[in-house]
Amino acid sequence: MTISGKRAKPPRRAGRPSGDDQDLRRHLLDAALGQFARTGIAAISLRAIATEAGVTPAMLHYYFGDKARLLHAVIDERLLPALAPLRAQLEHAGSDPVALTEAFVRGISDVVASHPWLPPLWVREVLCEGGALREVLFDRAVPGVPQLLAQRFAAAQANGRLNPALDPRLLVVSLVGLTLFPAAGAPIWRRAFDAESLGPETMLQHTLALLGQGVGTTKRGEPA
Amino acid sequence: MTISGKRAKPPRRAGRPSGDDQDLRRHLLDAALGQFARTGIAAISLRAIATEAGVTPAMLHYYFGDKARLLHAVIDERLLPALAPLRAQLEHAGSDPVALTEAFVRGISDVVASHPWLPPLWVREVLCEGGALREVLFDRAVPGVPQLLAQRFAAAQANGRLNPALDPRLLVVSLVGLTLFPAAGAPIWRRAFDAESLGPETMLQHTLALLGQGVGTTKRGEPA
DNA sequence: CAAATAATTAAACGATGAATTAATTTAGAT
DNA sequence: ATCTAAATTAATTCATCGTTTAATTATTTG
Repeated sequence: MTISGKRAKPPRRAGRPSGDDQDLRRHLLDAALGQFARTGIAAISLRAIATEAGVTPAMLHYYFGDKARLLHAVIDERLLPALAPLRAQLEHAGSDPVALTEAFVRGISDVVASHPWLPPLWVREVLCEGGALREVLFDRAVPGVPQLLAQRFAAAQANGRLNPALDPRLLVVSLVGLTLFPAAGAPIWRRAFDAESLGPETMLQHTLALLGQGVGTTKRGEPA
Repeated sequence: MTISGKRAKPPRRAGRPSGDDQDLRRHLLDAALGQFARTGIAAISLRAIATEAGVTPAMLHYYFGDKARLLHAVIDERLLPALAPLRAQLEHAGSDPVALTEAFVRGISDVVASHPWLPPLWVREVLCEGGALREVLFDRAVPGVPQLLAQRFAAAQANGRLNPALDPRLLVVSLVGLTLFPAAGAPIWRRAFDAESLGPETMLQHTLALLGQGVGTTKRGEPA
């Protein structure tokens, strides 16, 4: 009598729900974004996204059509809006290299703080070969930004305001490696070092100190 | 008459081959390693590995059993041997922080130069959530190494030989972000900066310069 | 209050993947 | 030469995935 009973309290029957939310589409977008970041765009199944959102896979088809268009919606309505402020902030930052690096570090820190899904998504879908967002990132999210930064660093180097032993282009790479990468790896090194307490402020201070003076004690020409 | 013909020159018929190589197992391991690094352990199909190696998927079953044991063989016979030298080198490096960071940077550079598959594999299978090699790396490949480095940095800091504004644990993270990460991202920034010419030597010099003095021009207490 | 429409589930289809089995061909031993 | 064991392919099985369709229920509208 588990199936025949009509009023056996089924978990959910078919049919239009009673006066529900209009923001289910947003809920689906969030579920998809979370799973894309945690499991990977290609690896995650529409079934899993639907299950996390508490609906059937057919709902994703109803709202978005297919997986490619679901991804497109996530890009347009979640990824690009999240990165737009960073881009604007970097574009009108000063030309002094120290101020510029600081603006970058703080900008990444801010974006990551308000969008925790960004670092893992960036690692899997931009850094990894064959990721689904590499072109999107450089063509639509932050087009020209790496080149802009490298040019400013090169100009500062020509003016004698940047460590002459650095490569202006590689400095952009180093900045990403000191900000986005530690954010993405946080679960790993938090566990490895038993360091749940290491918060964003400590990270910020550490990164700025490393960029500012390097590893050693400041004793070049220092008196005592 | 395409199927009935017995001597129709099929691309490859069944049966034991004529006096072939004994190192086919090694060839399969290499094919699997390459595909694991390029496409991902979970994402790559045994069909694709077999096709790249020029055999049928059943050969992988014959030599390794299943996908899990194929991965195990790749770990034991490729990954662990590749990382063993780095581990040894770091364990008996000096305690001076500058020398230690330099040993780390050069060690990673060496390993990456001789094993180009390592950076992408590390990103996808260690850095990414749910990667298949995270436990393996920290439990078997380099157990205790991050903690060892952090302790040495902390000791050096207590002795006044390390920039006091740094966090010894985060410095380990920063080192990885300045070495393995740029290596993994090389295809990206090579294209972004049109910089095919940027070789390992330039990267090494840049990284050591950044770690040694930071971004700014060295003008603390500098006379002229 | 009835008809149309919107939202949702259930079920099914075709494709693909991992794993296994059976058949086939050759190499080496006797 | 013959027999046995090794190496290899072809074919099969079961699970899962993306997608689509049909059925079902609620809401809106005339």
